[in-house]
Amino acid sequence: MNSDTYQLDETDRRILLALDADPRVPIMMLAQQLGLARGTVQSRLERLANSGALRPNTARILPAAMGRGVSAFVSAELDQARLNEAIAGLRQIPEVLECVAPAGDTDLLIRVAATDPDDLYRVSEEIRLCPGITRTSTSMILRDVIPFRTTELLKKLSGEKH
Amino acid sequence: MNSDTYQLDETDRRILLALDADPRVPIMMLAQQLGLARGTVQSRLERLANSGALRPNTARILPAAMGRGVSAFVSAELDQARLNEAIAGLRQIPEVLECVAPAGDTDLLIRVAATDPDDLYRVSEEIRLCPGITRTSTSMILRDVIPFRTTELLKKLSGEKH
DNA sequence: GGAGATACTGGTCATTTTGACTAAAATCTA
DNA sequence: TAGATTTTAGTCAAAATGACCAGTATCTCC
Repeated sequence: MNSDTYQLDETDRRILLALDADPRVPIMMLAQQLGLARGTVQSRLERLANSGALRPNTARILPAAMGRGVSAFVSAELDQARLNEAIAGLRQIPEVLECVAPAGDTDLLIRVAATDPDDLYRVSEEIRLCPGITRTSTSMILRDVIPFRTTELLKKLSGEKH
Repeated sequence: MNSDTYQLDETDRRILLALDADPRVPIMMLAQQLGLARGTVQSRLERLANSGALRPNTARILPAAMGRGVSAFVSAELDQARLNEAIAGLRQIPEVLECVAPAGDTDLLIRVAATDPDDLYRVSEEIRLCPGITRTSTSMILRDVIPFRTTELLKKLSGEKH
């Protein structure tokens, strides 16, 4: 784990949780709602923004809202010596939303979004053509059962000893 | 695809992209930066917030910032008749960040976060114990190669015919 | 146990932003 | 082309912002 990652503390978490309910509350409201001084919340927010603990804002956009209602996982095997080339290639494909390296026989697991199955085919072809990628296997996502969230985890942390 | 999803238009996308560079710009700055009237940006933002096109704010938090530096995919097979029970169970596990139903032999693919490998084991046990889940297989994520993003897709759309 | 660093409070200030409204112009669409 | 929807550009009073400050509380490490 990246232990140099900024660790949220209880106050950060409370702010974030409150912000979730209403992302545009003025800092003053937020402060009195949380029982903190305005300056505190203000500096916390500033710190949070620079902490690297948050993804960019656009990561909140649901692909479906961009007409990309079809998503899939593409697992790729690759010539390990060319890993960096492959990553660089993937990075340039806009439809590649995310990519992780799991333990096991799949070298890379790639999350993609497409307009329709045809488009999905095109995208997976594009992935297959990335340098170093030897084979891929695509598995369409039929249903988004639990959309990405951290709320529950955040709440759990707030319940623990601080 | 959920075709009742609100579809972002070019203006929405430009706003979102600009907001990415600086999430707290005042609306006025944003407006003049984009060459739009303030009222336009204001109403767009309001609409966006209610459109359901965005995940909650807390979805931006990186698990590592919550001390959950270890993530994994857990694939689960289940008694299909008890799908809803299983989902309800999963929903209650804070460490379950996301869950999708892919085509193929895996019934559910679950994204989890944990503090360390031991904790990961505990979480996967908890998943295994969900009603309806018959077997699971956990694969740890070794590296976050491309963290979730939509920026590139957003930019691509803006380059197309509007 | 204490010194120093760091964070929080509660206060002020001038400047900007906000939200809520207009009416008119521009754009879209059936 | 007529009607509906958006956008513009403007006003207003009320409120929020960012930048201060000194005093206090809390942490941390020797």
